[in-house]
Amino acid sequence: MGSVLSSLMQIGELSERAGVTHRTIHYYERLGLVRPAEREGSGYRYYDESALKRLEKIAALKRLGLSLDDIAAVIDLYFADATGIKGKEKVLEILQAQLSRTETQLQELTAFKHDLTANIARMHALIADAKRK
Amino acid sequence: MGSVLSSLMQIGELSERAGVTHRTIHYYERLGLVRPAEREGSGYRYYDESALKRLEKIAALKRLGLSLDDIAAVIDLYFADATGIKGKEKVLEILQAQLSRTETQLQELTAFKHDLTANIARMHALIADAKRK
DNA sequence: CGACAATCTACACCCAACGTCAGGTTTACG
DNA sequence: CGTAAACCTGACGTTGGGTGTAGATTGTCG
Repeated sequence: MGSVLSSLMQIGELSERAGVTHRTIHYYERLGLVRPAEREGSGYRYYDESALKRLEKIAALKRLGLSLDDIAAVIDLYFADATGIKGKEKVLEILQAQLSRTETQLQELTAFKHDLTANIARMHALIADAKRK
Repeated sequence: MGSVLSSLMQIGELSERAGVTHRTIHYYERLGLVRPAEREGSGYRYYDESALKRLEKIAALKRLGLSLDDIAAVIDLYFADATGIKGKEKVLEILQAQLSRTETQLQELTAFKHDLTANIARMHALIADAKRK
């Protein structure tokens, strides 16, 4: 319609490109994680490219084990002008807590990777052994 | 009572030492993640030290983002005689799939850590700036 | 032996993160 | 202008990972 909307996409396209369902997007909107760039009159949601970026970032943070609530607390750091963020000390606290969790997780994950490779080698040996009997 | 049980602990002690509730232990037992060393007559569960080790391992694997089902599939690698594990190919598949997920996760986690440190630095600068106004 | 703590089973309930379904509106197309 | 596709909201269902509670049983201690 209007030229403003011409560069925007509807929820169907967004959900497909982001690899989530439209219900998930609705759900994220209720949690304050994403919102449409435009939404007048009809009620249809129209999104710009930044919404896609947000959804991708959310997926990445989820893979790291953050809850949606945790994500809500930090996502604006990636997309808003940080100079305008209120409660900077609070945000700083959250970030630092997250950093220390992340470092622990990195160590555990590295150790786990070693375990896995060792176990894989062991399994290979056992299988070869069993077949050679 | 019997000398066999003298070195064992009940669910209360186990749960306290493992930092989980007895309800969680019951739940894990239903999923096949832990089981008591002894359980005759009375119905009381008696555990040895290896049960504690298992619970700690479970917690560690959970922190890495494995589901309880995933954990059930691999935990015996840590505590059972691997030569006796049936379906070795299947276990191998699980391990390799997990390894590739783990490697991805390691990369994402490293990137996330960089993001966090960058954002922390930015927050520090902004706060200092705001206070110096 | 009585009292009280620890444990048992079974069922119900909780939260997060969605998915499903139903009924109603809006938009695009021939 | 009719119809189909896309969208809307609201209510309810589901899965994973547990927690709460009741009522009964077992163990311990003076």
